Amino acid sequence: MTVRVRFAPSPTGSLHIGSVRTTLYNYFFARRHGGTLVLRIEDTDQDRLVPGAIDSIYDGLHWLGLRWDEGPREGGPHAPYVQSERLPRYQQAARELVEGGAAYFCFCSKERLAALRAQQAAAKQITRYDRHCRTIPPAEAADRALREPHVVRLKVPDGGTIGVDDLVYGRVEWPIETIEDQVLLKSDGFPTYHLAVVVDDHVMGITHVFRGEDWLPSTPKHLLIYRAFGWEVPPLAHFPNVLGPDGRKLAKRHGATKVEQFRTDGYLPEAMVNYLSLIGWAPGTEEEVFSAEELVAKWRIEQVQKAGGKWDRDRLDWFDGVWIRRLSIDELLRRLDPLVPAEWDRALLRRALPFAQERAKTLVELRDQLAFLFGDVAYATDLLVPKGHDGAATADALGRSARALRGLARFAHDEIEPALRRTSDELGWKMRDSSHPVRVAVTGRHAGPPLFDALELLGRERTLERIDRARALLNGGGTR
RNA sequence: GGCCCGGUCGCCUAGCGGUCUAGGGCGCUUCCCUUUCAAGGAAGAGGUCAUGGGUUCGAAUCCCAUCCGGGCUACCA
Repeated sequence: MTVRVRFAPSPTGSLHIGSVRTTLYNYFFARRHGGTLVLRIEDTDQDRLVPGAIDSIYDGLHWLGLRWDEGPREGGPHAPYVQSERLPRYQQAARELVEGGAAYFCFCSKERLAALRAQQAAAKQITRYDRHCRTIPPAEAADRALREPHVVRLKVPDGGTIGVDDLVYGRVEWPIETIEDQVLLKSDGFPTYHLAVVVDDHVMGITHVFRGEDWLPSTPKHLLIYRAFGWEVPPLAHFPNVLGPDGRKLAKRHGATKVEQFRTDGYLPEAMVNYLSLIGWAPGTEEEVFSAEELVAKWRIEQVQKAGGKWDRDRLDWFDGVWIRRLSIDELLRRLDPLVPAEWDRALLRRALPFAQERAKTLVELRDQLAFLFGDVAYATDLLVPKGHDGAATADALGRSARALRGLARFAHDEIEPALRRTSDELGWKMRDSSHPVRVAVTGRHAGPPLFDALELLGRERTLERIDRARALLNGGGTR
């Protein structure tokens, strides 16, 4: 049997980190088994639609390097892949269930339902539908359904238990009495999630249903629906949630949770894929830096964790640094390009890149470290003064450095270094102290790329200008 | 409230009855390297494996209970 798996986001906002992790696992599984990957858009809740969400899903997934075989824009043998365009199928399915006696029309108003719930809650009872409409004779119900607003509910059997052998969680069972007569078709003619997934997974020939842990509690509803149709239940697996620092499901209030955000923050898709894969899965060996290709080869569902995993930004940062260092300079330049102002000279940027590559955790950091080459720098005057020295001495040191630099035959690393070392000796300062003010004057920061290379890249003229300006600052703002 | 799931260093995790005086990575500390910061190298702190009972010659690993945390409980997904 050929593997067919799907990922099924709802277009209710831009792509969330948690659904990316689930998507990744589906992707690894499909690729490893030479199977087919389906993208299905689950937009059965018309109230929660967010315009542009499908674009965002496509952008995010493409950016991460994921490819799939069937979907809304790719087409495929089971098109359409957007649930709102498949309404007749769900309606037909619901009708079959009603005709077969496995489901029934319900005419209860939302008000009655709300009142019922309130009453049950007040009496500390389980809040669930009281099956009020279940006793309406089918012929009468069918007749009323022609002109009254209604939903279709599943006839849930009375006793016993129902269970699955989840590929991650193992055997899980539920008492059937805890499950209410689930709404399958809403009064607006749209299916609920429960009906739509079951119908689509079956009709689209999905062989393995992999989804987030949140769905585990609704699984018995789905099992009952499969049973009502007389369909076989595919193997199911639920993946543990990605958690925020407080242990609750990762959400907006925890900070950035959208892939899009990480893209603009300068993270590499390689790092996102690598890091995300490791929340809830571990290879059992001690390596942990993996490309998507390696993950396809290594990922095993048996190794998926049951416990939720916390999102750890520091760890992501570390992975991002690792991946930044792995890129060639040309590739790095290519990745950086969209984050860098058009005016920045790409040739100079390329020359500078090797000096920043080892020092950045994100592309944005990389860009910021090199910004001094492309525009003016700003810093607090105090920053110029090294520990243990004062402003006047610093101004003097800067002056001597400038003089040494001015006299160089060639303004290049191999000449700059000895010149500045000589100045340092002359001053009787430690090299770290004498180079500090030059570094700040030129780059605006106390930390960054190696100084001699930084100066060479900036060029003599601008270097001297900036040193002069720093001296002026130290001497009280005037220019001497 | 009900149903379900989970619980190994701050975080991600290895571990599947003896090889565990519990291993690795992130983060943290210290040192080396060094023009800064990183990167790299070395060392270190940090876990009574939630707790309490069993089972067993032997338990992080099996069973039970408790506690704590989470998810779900909609004509949301």
